[in-house]
Amino acid sequence: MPGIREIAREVGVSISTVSYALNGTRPISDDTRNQILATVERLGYRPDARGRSLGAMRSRVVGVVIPSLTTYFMAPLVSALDEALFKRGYRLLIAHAEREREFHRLFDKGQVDGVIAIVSTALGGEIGETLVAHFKGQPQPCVIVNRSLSGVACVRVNYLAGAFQAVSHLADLGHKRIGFVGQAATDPTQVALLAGYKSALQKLGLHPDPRWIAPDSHSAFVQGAQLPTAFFVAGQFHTFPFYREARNRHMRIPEDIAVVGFDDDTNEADLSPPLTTVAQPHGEVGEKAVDLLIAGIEGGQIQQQYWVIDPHFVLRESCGGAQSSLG
Amino acid sequence: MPGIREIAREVGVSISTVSYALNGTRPISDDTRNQILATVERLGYRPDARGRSLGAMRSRVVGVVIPSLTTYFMAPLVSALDEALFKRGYRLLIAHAEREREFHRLFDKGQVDGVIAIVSTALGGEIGETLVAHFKGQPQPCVIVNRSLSGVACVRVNYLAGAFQAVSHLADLGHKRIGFVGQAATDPTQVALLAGYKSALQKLGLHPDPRWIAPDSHSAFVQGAQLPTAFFVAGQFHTFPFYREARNRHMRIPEDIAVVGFDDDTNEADLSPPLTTVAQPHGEVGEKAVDLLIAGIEGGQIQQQYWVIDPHFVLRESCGGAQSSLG
DNA sequence: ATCGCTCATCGAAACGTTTCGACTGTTCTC
DNA sequence: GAGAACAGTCGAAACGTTTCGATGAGCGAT
Repeated sequence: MPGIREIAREVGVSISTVSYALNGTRPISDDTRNQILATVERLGYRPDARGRSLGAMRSRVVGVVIPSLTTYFMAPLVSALDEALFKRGYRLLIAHAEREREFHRLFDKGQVDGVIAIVSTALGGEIGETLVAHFKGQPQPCVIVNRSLSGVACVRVNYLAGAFQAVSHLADLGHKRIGFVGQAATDPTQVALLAGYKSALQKLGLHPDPRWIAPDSHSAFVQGAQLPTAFFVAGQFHTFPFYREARNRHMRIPEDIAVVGFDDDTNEADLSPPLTTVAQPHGEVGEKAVDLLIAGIEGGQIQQQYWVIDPHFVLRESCGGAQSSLG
Repeated sequence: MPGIREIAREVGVSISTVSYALNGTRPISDDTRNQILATVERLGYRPDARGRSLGAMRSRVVGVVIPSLTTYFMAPLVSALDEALFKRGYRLLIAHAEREREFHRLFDKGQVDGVIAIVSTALGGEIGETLVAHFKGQPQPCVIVNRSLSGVACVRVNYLAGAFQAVSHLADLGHKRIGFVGQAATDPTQVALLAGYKSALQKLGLHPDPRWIAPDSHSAFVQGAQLPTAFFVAGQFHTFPFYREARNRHMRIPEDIAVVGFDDDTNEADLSPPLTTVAQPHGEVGEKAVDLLIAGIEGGQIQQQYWVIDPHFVLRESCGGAQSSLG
């Protein structure tokens, strides 16, 4: 395994020149650079991560704390973070938030340059508090996703605005009876979505019948009230069952009933008809979190900002109105 | 942030003594060690991962390649690996197998001491081949889980034996008509389970009616044949629907129909009655994979072993017979 | 010709640890 | 009581990079 020394010797320059050429840290003549690059290629040199970390006093690794690997929206969000980090030359290290010792490991000096913590709604409050305590005591920059904590930079999704937009869209299409499907009792995200739903209806002067708010697709249709003509299906796993339920009851989408979904992580575009939906802005969240963190890492300043990202409203065919106005 | 030098100066010993005391690498007098430990505690010293990696020429980090974060059995398996690695003083770094560049990053010199790749049945063959190519060309020890590849150490689960045991258990209880529920068409795991099912029936001299083999719970009950009296529900997400389907048809478990499930990752013990099941041996797989890998790392030898772990047969109440023989 | 400037490069000192070889005493063995 | 074995410690040299300050060459302006 060749080191930077072998490259330098082979080309006939000093090791610092090789380092500068490889990192672009100082100007190097085209000729020398090309020779170095060619030799690197020829000998298959790869810089050693250990030496590099120690020399530069940074590892270019960012730790991402997630509550568990299977929480439903982790995969796309972590991928977005990964993408954003990669673009900036950083690697990503995942740690479970489940066990406290993972924190300590992650925060071990020199292990990572910074930490992004994704707080899922599945997390209990105490873990949140543990997080805060750890975050505040550590020297590394930290960014927290999906939960606001005083003193820590934070990025979260404006679920309320997403629900508001969904309901407003349905109202714009002329719907007066708009239902909500989602488990608002347990899940903070659903709580926010329900708040947005209510707030939109209130602003529109529509008084919602409480029976229009259903915890699942089945009870959405058997509620003992006049059925809504449109639904905001906020539960992220409820759109497929909702379609099935509607089909079983011979109600056509969008002719008989309009639907806006939520999340868009679970192949909702493949539904028939394709689902108009409030999509998670994973890309923006990832970009913003990484921006904040890297500003903290490279600027040395732990910033204390608070960003709220609006979801995307993705217009497809499950509400009908848009198509007729387009076609 | 104090370094090892500060500790040494404070206690009045050399830095090598501090290092030996902290790592137990050489004998140190109790008195000196206690003083060092106390000072470490008092100053809040934490060894720097960068310096440590470079000094020892190993990072004590093991890379784990997984196909995606959401594949259903990744979480418990990765946790098992994490547990096994932690017991041996290693950290765990997760990399998506989705993008090729993740491999390169993971294999960058000095990044990790070794790699464990979990090949899910969800992975296509070509990624498997990419894996092989990468694994063989790299200096780090590698272990692959759930797929056999020549030239690479491998640990996998004996699904066939698990299905065999499940079916044999049902036959032991007197069942002659035993059905299979699972999507054997697409998933290699299901293929192995179906093979075990067939092999067990053959050995028992029971000729299975092809209509007893159903892709889902619904069709298991509407097959135009004499219904089985027992089912091996091999699809890991099919046990809950199967219970519901049975309830809808007023068939009692285990009185009218005996059930053995598969996987045990999805709260199957909470079913009523609790499900007798063929459980994934995540703990053993993790331990064995880590054993092999660390032997490779610390012995310097890349071994080429092949281990097959039998699943656990967990006897609960969904087959009835066991209880009566026990009680 | 000399001064100051920039560009390209070099040598050496970090960075924080581990670890090797050597050096003390002390204790055991015959 | 001489020699060997051993526990406990030290000093210094790694490990592979980055980066700082210095150096020298080329060059236009004076």
